[in-house]
Amino acid sequence: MTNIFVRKLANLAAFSPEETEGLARASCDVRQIGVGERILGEGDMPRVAHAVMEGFACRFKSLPDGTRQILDFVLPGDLCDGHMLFMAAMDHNIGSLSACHVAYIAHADLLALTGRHARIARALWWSSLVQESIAREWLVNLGRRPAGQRIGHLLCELCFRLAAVGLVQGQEYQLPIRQTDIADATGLSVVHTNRVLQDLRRRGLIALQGGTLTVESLPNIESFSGFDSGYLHATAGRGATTPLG
Amino acid sequence: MTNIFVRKLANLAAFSPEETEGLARASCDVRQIGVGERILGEGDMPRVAHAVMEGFACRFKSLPDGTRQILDFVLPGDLCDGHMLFMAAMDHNIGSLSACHVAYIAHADLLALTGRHARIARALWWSSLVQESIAREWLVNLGRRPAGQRIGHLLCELCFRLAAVGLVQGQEYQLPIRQTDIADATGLSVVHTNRVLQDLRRRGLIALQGGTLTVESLPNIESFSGFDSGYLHATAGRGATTPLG
DNA sequence: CGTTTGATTGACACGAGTCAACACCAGTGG
DNA sequence: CCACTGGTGTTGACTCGTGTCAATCAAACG
Repeated sequence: MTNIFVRKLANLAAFSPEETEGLARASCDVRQIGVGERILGEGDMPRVAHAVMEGFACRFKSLPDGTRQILDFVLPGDLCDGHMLFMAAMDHNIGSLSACHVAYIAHADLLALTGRHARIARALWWSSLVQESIAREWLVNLGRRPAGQRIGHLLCELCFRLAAVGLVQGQEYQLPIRQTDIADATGLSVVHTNRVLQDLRRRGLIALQGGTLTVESLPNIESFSGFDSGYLHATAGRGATTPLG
Repeated sequence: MTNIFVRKLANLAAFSPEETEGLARASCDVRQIGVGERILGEGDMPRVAHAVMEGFACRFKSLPDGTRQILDFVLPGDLCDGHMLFMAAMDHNIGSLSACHVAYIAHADLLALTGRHARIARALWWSSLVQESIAREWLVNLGRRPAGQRIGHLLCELCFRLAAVGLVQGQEYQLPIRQTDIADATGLSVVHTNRVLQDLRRRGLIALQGGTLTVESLPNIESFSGFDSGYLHATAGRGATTPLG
């Protein structure tokens, strides 16, 4: 029984028992984080790597006028600072959107593992490629899709990413974030986000109540939103491409 | 006298003569590309690396409805596919916006250089970090800035990036792209882009004629656009932080 | 010269933002 | 046990930024 960080990486490479064991041992220092806390701030040069094990976090930048743009969601199993292994300062922030469990992984351990096990290095490499690919898809989302498709697309992405780590049960997943957060991720206002969500419900595409999001029909919301899961590069080898059913 | 690809990387690390020489030799196979041609397409697994030596190219994705979102400009000195050294397929396209000179660099040469010279590996690593940072800033741009600041911000970014490779003379630089391209990069319509550009001219922030962009006052347009060059990580060591004057 | 590509205008429609009020719920403390 | 609170979701009315459509203009070009 390994943790979710290991399970996520295991999607990207066929680890040996020793590799699995090494990753699990490196990520066993887990700490609790409250809602809305800062995990990493601009300018930080973290001395350990941070992996979210439970709850939702996000990358974000704040603007002088107080608005915030969320750049990516950091989901269970994701690293907050995969690239920071080598001397570099954060140019954005990481904050928790819900209560979180965060694993603190010593850089030395991670470097030792990547040095010794090419498969681990490759899995980390791959996951950073995926992260960049997600950023590019978000650019398309913000630049060229209207509000409804924008939010729909985001919800599809979360469905696939959460399914990859076993966090989708049947048709639903936990979405422990506020409408403000969806607004800040999609570049919309809260009010409009609220109306668009209602519209998506009225269309029978989703249900959203008490932090649980239900996907009524994945194909429907995918085609409505122009979502194509290819950019998530889920199959770094084998693996299913559809999260539901 | 080394080429612009080498000069750009030299901003990021203090190369020895041998390293400079190696990079220059690896990037000497330069080919001509016409306007609007595709350099790399989705799904490609390039067998060589591509560096733009002259002219403007861009990363982009096309949507089913025919619209296009530009994800990044590939300027002289930039690699099109820095990450593709290791087995991976392109998930977006690279196209030329103007006539270009593109260097074809054998993967083997580049790998040999990075293996032998840590400084080269670090410079390439750093430039890929910067590229990611640019993508994040673009997310802020598309998500949270109104049209005027959005375009202004883009023009500031181009000014700094071009200045870093010596392509800004005095107050001006060559901008060999169409308004359509600016529109596709900023998520606006061409018509509105045109009106916003006129507004920026009327405000005395820029002049734009015949492919030459003149920055009337860098501090003015920076503060107007909310631009802060920090995200470009220009100083991977030493180096000025302001491009003009 | 026609043709073409890109820049520019005007009129109009509509998506999305803003402001302000209200509803709902969980927690808290008197 | 109940008023009070703060956070979040929901509404309505109104404004405004941006998109769309269509026409015109200017420069480049064979």
